[in-house]
Amino acid sequence: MTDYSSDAKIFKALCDEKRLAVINHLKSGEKCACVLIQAMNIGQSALSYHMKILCDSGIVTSRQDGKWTHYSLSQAGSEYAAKRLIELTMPEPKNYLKCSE
Amino acid sequence: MTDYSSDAKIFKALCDEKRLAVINHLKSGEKCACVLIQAMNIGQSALSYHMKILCDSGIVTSRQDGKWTHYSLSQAGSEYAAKRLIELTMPEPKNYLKCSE
DNA sequence: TTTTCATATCAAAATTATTTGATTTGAGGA
DNA sequence: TCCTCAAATCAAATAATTTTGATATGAAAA
Repeated sequence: MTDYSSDAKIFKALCDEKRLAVINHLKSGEKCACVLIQAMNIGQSALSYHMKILCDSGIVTSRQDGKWTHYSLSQAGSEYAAKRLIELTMPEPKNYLKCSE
Repeated sequence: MTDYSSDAKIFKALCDEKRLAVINHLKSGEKCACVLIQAMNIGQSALSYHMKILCDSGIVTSRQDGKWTHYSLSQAGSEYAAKRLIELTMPEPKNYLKCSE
């Protein structure tokens, strides 16, 4: 029926502890991949893998600066994620035309 | 450092398309497991597995009625999920004591 | 242009999640 | 009590995700 793949992708970004730790690092501002690798004590390739998932979800954006990649939180992306979470879980209004009784 | 396991658990509930479809069914009100099995065209055991994940996240609650289990959306659970999403992704206020300049 | 460095990509291995079918549990009815 | 039924649990099979190490890409420096 309904296709939830793009919603699932958003929450997939948030369902992994390492990715939540990355997001936490980005709260204080843009960070280079090399900084995250050290701060998180993670392999270069593994970080790249997680950053791709975060970027694909829209919650994180990347900026290229020469050889460096800088990542930062996307305000718009997180707001959209929160909006979808609410929409997906909000109960439908019942009996909004309950006239009798 | 920080433990994100309980936050990850919340978003894990939302990162699977089948679980999002279950949530969508619950928007119109409480549903029995047997109804969900038919509506979703899923095995009994698989549904039980997904419902456990949804209940553990706090987004769904279950109510026992004789042999039947009824599931419904937890308003409090979804609100908590949305609150955590916002808290986790909200940038830290920068320079809140920027006196000079 | 050759070298160096940061990151992305790839393929294989390791880990984790999901499905499936069988069995168990526990509540109610006969 | 015995039987039936709904749902949970278990174990095995399958599928998806994540990690690891090697290699490729592409930008800047020498």
